[in-house]
Amino acid sequence: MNQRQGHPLTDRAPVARSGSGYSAWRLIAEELRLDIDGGRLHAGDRLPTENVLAERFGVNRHTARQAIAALAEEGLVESRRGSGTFVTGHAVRLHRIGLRTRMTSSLGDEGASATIHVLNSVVEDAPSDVARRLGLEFRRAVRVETTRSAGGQQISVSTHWFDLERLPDIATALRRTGSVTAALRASGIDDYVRASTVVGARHATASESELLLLGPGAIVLVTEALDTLPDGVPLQYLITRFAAQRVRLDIEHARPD
Amino acid sequence: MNQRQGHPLTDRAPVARSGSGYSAWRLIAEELRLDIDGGRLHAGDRLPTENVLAERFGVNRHTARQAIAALAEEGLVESRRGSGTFVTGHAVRLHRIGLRTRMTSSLGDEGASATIHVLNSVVEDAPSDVARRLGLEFRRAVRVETTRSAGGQQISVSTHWFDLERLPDIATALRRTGSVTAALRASGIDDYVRASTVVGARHATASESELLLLGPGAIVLVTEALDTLPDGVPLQYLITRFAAQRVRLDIEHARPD
DNA sequence: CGGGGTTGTCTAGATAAATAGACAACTTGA
DNA sequence: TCAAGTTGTCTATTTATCTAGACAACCCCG
Repeated sequence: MNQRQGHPLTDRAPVARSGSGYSAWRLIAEELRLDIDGGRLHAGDRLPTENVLAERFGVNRHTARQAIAALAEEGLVESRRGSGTFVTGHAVRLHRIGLRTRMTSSLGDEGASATIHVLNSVVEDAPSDVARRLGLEFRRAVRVETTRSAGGQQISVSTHWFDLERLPDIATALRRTGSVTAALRASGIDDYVRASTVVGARHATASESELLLLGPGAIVLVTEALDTLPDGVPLQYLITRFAAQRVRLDIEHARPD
Repeated sequence: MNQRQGHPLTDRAPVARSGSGYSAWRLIAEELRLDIDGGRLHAGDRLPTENVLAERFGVNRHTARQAIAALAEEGLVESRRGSGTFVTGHAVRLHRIGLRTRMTSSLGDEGASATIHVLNSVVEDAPSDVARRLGLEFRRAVRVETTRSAGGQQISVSTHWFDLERLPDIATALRRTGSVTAALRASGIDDYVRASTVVGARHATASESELLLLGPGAIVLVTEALDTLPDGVPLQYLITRFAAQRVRLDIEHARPD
């Protein structure tokens, strides 16, 4: 995801230290994760030895070990006594975002296995900004919380809002079908398009970390999106939090033809 | 950027603790930043008192104070003895990404003031993946590092690659014009389009934190993009790191007409 | 079959972060 | 003016993190 000047694994500046609010081993772990996610270290590659890492980052070997232990707990690397620490693999999924973004079919080759699970649904007065975007007259909306997993990994957590008058039974349809597209079709809507998407990033909250099986302080990619009918009538407002360490958003631009 | 169940500022779960690699005050600071960035706390609003925050997060008052001090150092809040701590303001910019993404004109209303500064430029053998995307035959490429600021704030850091044969003088043109669009026009290219954009997020490296004036451990939004001629011939490969706390990416979808 | 190099584990000590309590300085509203 | 409530500052103590060194267990190659 990033280039680095100079040789991939050398010339590393010592970690920022003391007073940052981040422990040394955490910062080292994140740096190593960069090398793995960024493709400078591939599955099967051996990491630098603990002594080399300790010297490079200017810390004790035990501190470097703790960084490796954190990555090992995530399943990103595997240590073998006597021989070294190796990258086990990294599954970064591409989530496609475009005019016809679909939750269950956008995860690349393995997309077929993506499934949606409904956590809960409530009828409520939508927050004012949501009501405005959905064009709600009386603010009554159905809010549904869902999670999505693929290939045994938690991918994202979403909050959906639908117009209660237009789609009173959307929650049960979502539960039954496990798909937004199918649930909308069951409500008589055969096609819809993505009107707008805004992307941000921040640290995960405690509950998001729990749902997505992330370590504390992990990063989430946050998208806020509006789906509409082809004629522009708002259907669904949607906030999705993706586990940034597992997902990249692949933005589809219309072709110039 | 996120909704929270229940009342905006109550029902907060205690911070994840001890062993996470994140100090308590850092996690609290990030939670408070969420309330500000997310619009639950507006400029001029008073934060809960230090005692309330300490109790809510299950920490000592001194720890809560340290979180506030971190936000104050960023200029996000301001403490006044005897009266409280107040939100000074938060400027989140929208960076538009679409078919005709332009670096100097995409920052919303205030976009006109965005300026690009060239840090350095070198001629090098492009990394293999970059060479492949640019369709380089002999891998020789011009790499340019730039920063972009707007309204007195650092917005992003970018790494550009151009085909050396096609655009030998792009670096000097960039320096002179301060704009990719203008530099390309000076090279006889009047129009270009965005072919692909991939978005991720991760912690900032030490050098990125320095260039973007971020605290250690801040988050960057990372986009990898390819610009081409309207007929699809690759022009520029581009990796941009945005300060996530100041920028949201606004994705433009083609209209269904 | 060595022997150098690697990870795993233990002990001990030094440094940093968080807790605990107290009180001063200041603001606000009754 | 006064009292309650707020932030600022200080000291002391406890807890967590990092450092330091040593050695065992194990792998791999010559």
